[in-house]
Amino acid sequence: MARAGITKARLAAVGAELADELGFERVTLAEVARRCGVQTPSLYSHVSGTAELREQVTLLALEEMADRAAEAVAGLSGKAALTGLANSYRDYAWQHPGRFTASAAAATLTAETAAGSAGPRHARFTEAVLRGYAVDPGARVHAVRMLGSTVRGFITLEMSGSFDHSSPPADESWAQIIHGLDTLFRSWPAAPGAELPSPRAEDAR
Amino acid sequence: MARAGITKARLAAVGAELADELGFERVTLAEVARRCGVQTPSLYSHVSGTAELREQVTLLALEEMADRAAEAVAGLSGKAALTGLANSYRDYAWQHPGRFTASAAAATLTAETAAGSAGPRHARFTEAVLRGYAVDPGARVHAVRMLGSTVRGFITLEMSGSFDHSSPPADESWAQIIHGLDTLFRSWPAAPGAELPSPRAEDAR
DNA sequence: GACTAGAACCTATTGTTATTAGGTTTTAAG
DNA sequence: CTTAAAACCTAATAACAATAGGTTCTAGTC
Repeated sequence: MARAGITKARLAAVGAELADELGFERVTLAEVARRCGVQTPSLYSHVSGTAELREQVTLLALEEMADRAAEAVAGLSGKAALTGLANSYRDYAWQHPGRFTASAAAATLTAETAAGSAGPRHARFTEAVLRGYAVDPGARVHAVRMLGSTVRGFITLEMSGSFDHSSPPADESWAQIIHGLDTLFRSWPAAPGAELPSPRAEDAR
Repeated sequence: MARAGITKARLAAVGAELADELGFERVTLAEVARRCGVQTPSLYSHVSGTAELREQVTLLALEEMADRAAEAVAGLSGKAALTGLANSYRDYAWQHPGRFTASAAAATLTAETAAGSAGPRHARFTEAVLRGYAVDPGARVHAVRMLGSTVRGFITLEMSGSFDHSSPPADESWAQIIHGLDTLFRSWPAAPGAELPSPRAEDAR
């Protein structure tokens, strides 16, 4: 019988499809093996277990998102770049919900793994967009973090259906929020700095 | 032998502890049963399965978070209220990471279940904070959504360690971001409306 | 104080996935 | 053609989820 031609990359691809179809949590060695026409234990020659399989899907998603982000901001600046970048993530999430979920699990990736290439790329694009605004370089990190937080937070909430039961469609809020970020970034930092953050409760890390 | 005195509420409590200790995904019927000194199948008298067990943990977390949010904004308005509300969520996440994760799964809850009480409560508090700003009532939803997105997004990224490998501590960004939101809400809506959202790619939902 | 209905809990069993161990076959290099 | 590594397999163990079908406790009733 001919070999299936399994590769770590191929497993990631199959896992990614699986994630979009059934949800990231159902990306399972058994199901991937089934789709590859191979027995489950055979996969252990290519990945160390379920954890690594999912990790590969996460990396795949991060790369794809970075590719799209790159296209989305190419040649643009200011609000156009901001909108392009944000939309590229949102579009990706709707087209590949499972992969988007996977990308959110980037958390658990070891520093080196994540730093492979996708991690830095995302950071670079976001920074590039912010560089278009006259944000003080020292304060840019904060703006970068806010952009990332808001975009990821919105998409997550939207996809989880949180906006489905209140009246104005999410699209409207999305436009307003991007406009809000644009406005904010035009005169960042809003707070010159001195002001201390309200510290978290004592027992927290 | 004395009965264990299992209750749906007790299962939720044990599940919540488990979530904080081992992570939400490890909230399992088997482990909960073990901690209650009971056989796994016995739990089926109280919950319909793993899904409902986790759902109960989610509801517990939502209620707890709403309680804290209520305390946090009591008697405050403007930036103080905004800060208090945002911090209450962040503090909770650090003190109960598993429950916070669970609360993010509120997505999958059916409308009625979620609407039980916690859902509307959160919405009310956020709206109350925004009411302190002179936001046009019609545009308030957008501000509410932005606040929710940014706060949840930031906390998620922070807890997943995304900010651990770039220089300024997350606390600083948190303060700046809250200040930014405060600034933004003072003159919301930034965009009077007409402007259309850049539509998502066609094949998306 | 025994009687009974229902709740609370149990054992047994099946199916699914993960993982390890230890072959066998294909492929490709020399 | 030989051979060594890679690719794949079968067998077996362990854990969790879930269903089926008891048994025992407990509360309310006569």
